Amino acid sequence: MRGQALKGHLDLLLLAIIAEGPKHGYAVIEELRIRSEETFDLPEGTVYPALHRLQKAGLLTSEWSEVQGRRRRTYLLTKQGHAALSEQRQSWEEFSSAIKRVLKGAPWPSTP
Amino acid sequence: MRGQALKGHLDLLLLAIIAEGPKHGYAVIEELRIRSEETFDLPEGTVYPALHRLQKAGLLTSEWSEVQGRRRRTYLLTKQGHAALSEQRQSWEEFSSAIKRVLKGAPWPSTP
DNA sequence: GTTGACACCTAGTAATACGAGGTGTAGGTT
DNA sequence: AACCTACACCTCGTATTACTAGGTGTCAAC
Repeated sequence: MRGQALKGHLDLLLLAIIAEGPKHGYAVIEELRIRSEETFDLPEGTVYPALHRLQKAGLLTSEWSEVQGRRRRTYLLTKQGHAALSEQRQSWEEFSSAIKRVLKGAPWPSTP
Repeated sequence: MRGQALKGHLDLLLLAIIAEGPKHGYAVIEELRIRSEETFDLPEGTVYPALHRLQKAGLLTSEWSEVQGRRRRTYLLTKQGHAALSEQRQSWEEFSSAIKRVLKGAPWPSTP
C-alpha cells in the first residue's frame, strides 16, 4: 500500500512505462498504479517534475495535443532514453540481486 | 560496481547485517562489500551517520569497547530494531515485486 | 618515518520525492 | 444554477538522505 520511498528508481519506472508507447503524465500515473497493483500510487507532484527532469536530460521528448477539450502533454523516449532505460534495467538487476544476497544471510525472522 | 544510489534501502541493509550478530561500523561496511560482491562499497560518511540515525530512532543500541588499542562502537538490534527489520523486509519484497511487475510489460530491449 | 589498514567522527552539499497549493475543462448529480 | 468528481496540467517549498571532504587516532609493515 505504500507508494513512498521509491527513492532512486522513479526514472526507471517512468522510462519503462513510456517505452511501451507514448503516454501523457496522467496516464503514466494510472498505468503505474494499475501495473504495480496499487503499490505505486504516485502524487502528481512527484511525477510531473520528474518528467520535466527527464526531458531536460534529453531522455524524453514531449508534444502538446488537445483531446476533448483537455490539453495533454504526451511523452516519447528519445534514443538516449532507450539507452538510459536499458542501462537502468541492468542497474536495477544488479542492485536488487545484491540486496537479495545481503538479506539471504539470515533466513527470515524466526522472532528471536 | 557502483555502490551509490541505494537510496531508501540503506536502513534495511544495516539492520539485516547487524541482526545476524553484533558488529561495529567498520565491520558492517566490510560485510556489506563482501556479501554484495562489491556492489555496495559504502563510504564511511554514509554508514556512520546512518547508524547514529538508527540508534537515535531506537532501532539499535551501541557499546564502546577497545580491541588492540582501537576503540570500537559495537551495535546491536533492539526489539524495535527487529520489528523494523521484518517490516522493512516485507516492504522490500513488495517494492521489488512491484517494480518487476512494471518492468515485465515489455520483455527486454530488443533495440526498437 | 611514512604508508596503509583499521576505526571513529562531523559539517556541508546535492538530489529528489513529496505535500500543498493553484489553474482549467467535461460530465454528471443535486 | 450550483456543485462535485475525474481528467489534466503546473509550481514552490520542505524534509530526508546519501555522499564528499575533511578531521582524529592506533597499529603493523616497509
